Amino acid sequence: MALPEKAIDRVALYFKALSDPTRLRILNALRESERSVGELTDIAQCSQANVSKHLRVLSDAGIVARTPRGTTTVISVADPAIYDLCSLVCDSVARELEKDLALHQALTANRKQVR
Amino acid sequence: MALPEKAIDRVALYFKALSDPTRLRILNALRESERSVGELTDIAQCSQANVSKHLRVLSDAGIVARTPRGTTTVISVADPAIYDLCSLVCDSVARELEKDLALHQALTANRKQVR
DNA sequence: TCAATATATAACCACATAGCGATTTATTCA
DNA sequence: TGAATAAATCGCTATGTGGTTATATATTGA
Repeated sequence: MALPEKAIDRVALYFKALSDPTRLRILNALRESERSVGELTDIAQCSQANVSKHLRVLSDAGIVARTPRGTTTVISVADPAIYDLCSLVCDSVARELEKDLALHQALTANRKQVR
Repeated sequence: MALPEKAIDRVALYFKALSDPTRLRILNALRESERSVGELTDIAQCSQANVSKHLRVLSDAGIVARTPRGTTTVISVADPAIYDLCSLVCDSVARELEKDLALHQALTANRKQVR
């Protein structure tokens, strides 16, 4: 099936929302429970303005929901699929690192042999 | 478990590799079969130099493998997990679009009612 | 209503990256 | 060995994006 161009763009946008370490830290914190923007600002270790911008990216992608409650805004995960995604990627990255490690050990062993 | 910073960076890098429409087009083409850089250049509809750069991003992330064969280089998928990832994201995006559509219809219906 | 508080936005900077054409680097084959 | 071909890299530009501080916009509570 010829994926239409628009669909590909949407998928790219979704992945882009997940492609920043600060946003991943935010999502990792939300895994535990929903949190206010202020709490997330403490966790993300950057300015409140920056967190707000990241939250806009995540909510535009439909990954996160913003619920105003009084003077604060509660942020929650709107698309639980992200945790399946992250698990898959973690597995892939772990495999990758194992390969790197194996290669490194092979090279080290070889060096000793050559010496 | 407190995801270490380095792990988060690696995951972000992996998602970043998937966050570009041209790279997704390339991966979509590779779903069918492995292909040479030249074939991928035709499919991606951009310059050979650009495709080469995208392939570097994908192979650095461990998503794609490059196998020189004579004067050509054969590109193949090294991490099949990407197709699971893409399915999950496609589902999420589809749900998102359905919600938008529902909202649009609700608004239209409401307009008629109000009129 | 007004002060206080929490978010969001604006304006800006530094840097990353997708794109291009031109060039370099292999590799085959005559 | 050379010519031809395929892929990678270089140098460049335009745009996007993560970060900042300063400002604007609600919303509560006195």
